[in-house]
Amino acid sequence: MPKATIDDVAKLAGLSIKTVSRVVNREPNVREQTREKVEKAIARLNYRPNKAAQNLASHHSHLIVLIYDDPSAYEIPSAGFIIRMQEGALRACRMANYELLIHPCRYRGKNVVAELNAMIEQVRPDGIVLAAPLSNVRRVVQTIEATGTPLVRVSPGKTNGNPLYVATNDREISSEMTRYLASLGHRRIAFIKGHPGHKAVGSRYQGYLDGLEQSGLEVCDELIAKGDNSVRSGEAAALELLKRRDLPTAIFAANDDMAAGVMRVADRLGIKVPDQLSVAGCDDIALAQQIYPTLTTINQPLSQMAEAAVLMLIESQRKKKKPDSPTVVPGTLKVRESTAARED
Amino acid sequence: MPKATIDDVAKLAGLSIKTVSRVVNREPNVREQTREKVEKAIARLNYRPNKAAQNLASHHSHLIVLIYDDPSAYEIPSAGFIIRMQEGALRACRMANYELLIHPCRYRGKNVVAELNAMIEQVRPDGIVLAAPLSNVRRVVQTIEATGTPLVRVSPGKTNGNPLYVATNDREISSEMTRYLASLGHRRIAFIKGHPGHKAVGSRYQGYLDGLEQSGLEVCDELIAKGDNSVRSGEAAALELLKRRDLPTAIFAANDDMAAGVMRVADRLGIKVPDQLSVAGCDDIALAQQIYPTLTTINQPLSQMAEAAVLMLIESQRKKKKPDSPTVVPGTLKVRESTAARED
DNA sequence: TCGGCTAAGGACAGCGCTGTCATCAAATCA
DNA sequence: TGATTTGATGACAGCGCTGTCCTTAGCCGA
Repeated sequence: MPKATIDDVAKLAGLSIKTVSRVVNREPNVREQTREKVEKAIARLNYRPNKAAQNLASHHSHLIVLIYDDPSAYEIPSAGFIIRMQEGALRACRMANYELLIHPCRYRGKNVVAELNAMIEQVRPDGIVLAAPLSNVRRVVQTIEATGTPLVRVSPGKTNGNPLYVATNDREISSEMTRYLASLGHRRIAFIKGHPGHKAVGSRYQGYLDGLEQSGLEVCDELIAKGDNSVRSGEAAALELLKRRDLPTAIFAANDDMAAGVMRVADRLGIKVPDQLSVAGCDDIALAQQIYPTLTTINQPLSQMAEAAVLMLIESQRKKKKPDSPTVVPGTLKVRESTAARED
Repeated sequence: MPKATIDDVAKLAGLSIKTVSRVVNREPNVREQTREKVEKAIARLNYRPNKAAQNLASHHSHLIVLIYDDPSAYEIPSAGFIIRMQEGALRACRMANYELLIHPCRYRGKNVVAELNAMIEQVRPDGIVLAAPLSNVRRVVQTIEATGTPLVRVSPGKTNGNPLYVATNDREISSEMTRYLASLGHRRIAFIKGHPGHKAVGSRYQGYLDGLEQSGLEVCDELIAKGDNSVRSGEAAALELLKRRDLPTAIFAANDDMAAGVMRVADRLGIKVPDQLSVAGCDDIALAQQIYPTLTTINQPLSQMAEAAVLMLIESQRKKKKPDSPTVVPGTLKVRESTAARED
């Protein structure tokens, strides 16, 4: 069964190949009756347009590339992160009949630029989604921009200007979490800051400050500890916070790993969570639902962000213009077992 | 800067486009001197072949599709599994200058067949890697085979005949684990069986039996418990095993999740791991290194299996024949903290 | 009545490569 | 020596579509 081509369809329908092409591509100026004739022929021959030919003639690929930091370079803690991004991107691609190509890359390597250039010029994708932390690497962003391929960055730190990005409301939602803790009666709410290099976790600290203010609480330096996003650093920070004379009744960590560290230390010190100490994190990694007690946290809408990014790319291509306005996908509070009203 | 085409290169090198094509595709019968001329021209123009044109003219796509069961349909426990497969597949693709397309799909849906057909006929990939459990779904396998696309199944249950597959040595390595436990002095080694539907975990049970025999130990029915691969079922099985009059001194679970369940129960019952009880799992999921004590387990070479699968596809295409011989990638013992010599 | 307009459809070039076959010089053979 | 093979290269068709431009018929208003 040799594959049917557009010529076969045209012959069977008694029309020109161009008209078949019009129907296939949903172009205007085809009579309903004609369209039906073509569709019947397509169905009878089980015709599928050849993508390579479409690509060559139309100068686009119906391919979106998702570029992200190669997790195999590290100890795969980011697996969940990537899978969720892929999910969202795939959802959008499927709807628009695009396919998704994945391209992990290590940005520390000297030849990222060459590698990305080669990939882009060979694949000629219709759009690129660049995930954090790569979305903050100027060298990478510039390389991609230079190829002229439409680009959307997901969750970059500096969200100013071009190229376009999709972000989440880290600061606002963190303030909401802080207010939520305050609403449970907590007055001494501690915060563990994340890695200073990470922009997102910086916004979370801002949100914490906002939340305190909005709740009428004062910022207290001795309730603010430093971490570097690792479980270890969460443990260290917790030890420090929990030996204060005046103990905090709630600890809000800038990410879930550090929050997990806090829970571990609390367990070791015999401090009951959430009875004696409420703990909240941020990111909603898989672990948040696996540890005991399950962790109250902020859900990062990774999947929706990636979906939005792909949609922006596809939409802008339809309209033949660059994507123009950034998108903010809000995160949501996930209240679980690790937080409770203050006991007195 | 309009992209350079093969014609530009040919003109600059003073040769025909066909010769340029030969150099680009590493075809034989080109003089060293000629090759250099072409390469110089390519470099000067920064020429990259247009994939769409190559695909159209050569009837292949330089694209491999990795099809797997959609994790977003469940609660993402399989994220690590998928990322590892992707890693391996990407490694092989990169080496051969192929790109990887990912295509999760839910095999329960009525329209899998239509969906896969559409994808395959549009993308026309040069090969497909089908991951478990989809690799066991006859309907899916047959659909793909009917398109004539080269197919390699990864880790299917029934490894008989066509289409080709890549598997691991579940049975042998499980017997090795059992012998390892015996070599630590354990005489009462319990086993927790996995979900009866899963073929792989069935082989592990066989391996356990082999291992006992090879170590000169007798199979004891009351040391064999049933599970269904979940943490919960591991807990249940552990409770059952640990209330026997004559306690086992080691428990080997058919997967890591169940082993984690065992550790949890042991902790609750005040049984020290590994001092009083050795625990071993299988799969080497991320959790295995995260829990305390870290879990002795069997590393599933997922990444290497996927890599092997892609290599088989690419290799067979080079030779213009179907891939022919199945591959077995051996798993390896990961001895960590949860196992120790028997105390008396 | 006629020129001009629009909607529907067709003719055809060409996207940028690869496959096939032809060509031709040099090497090899009888 | 001429015949034959071999290696290196080129000419050219054509992969299966889409973009551009052209044709035609029907319709409008003046």
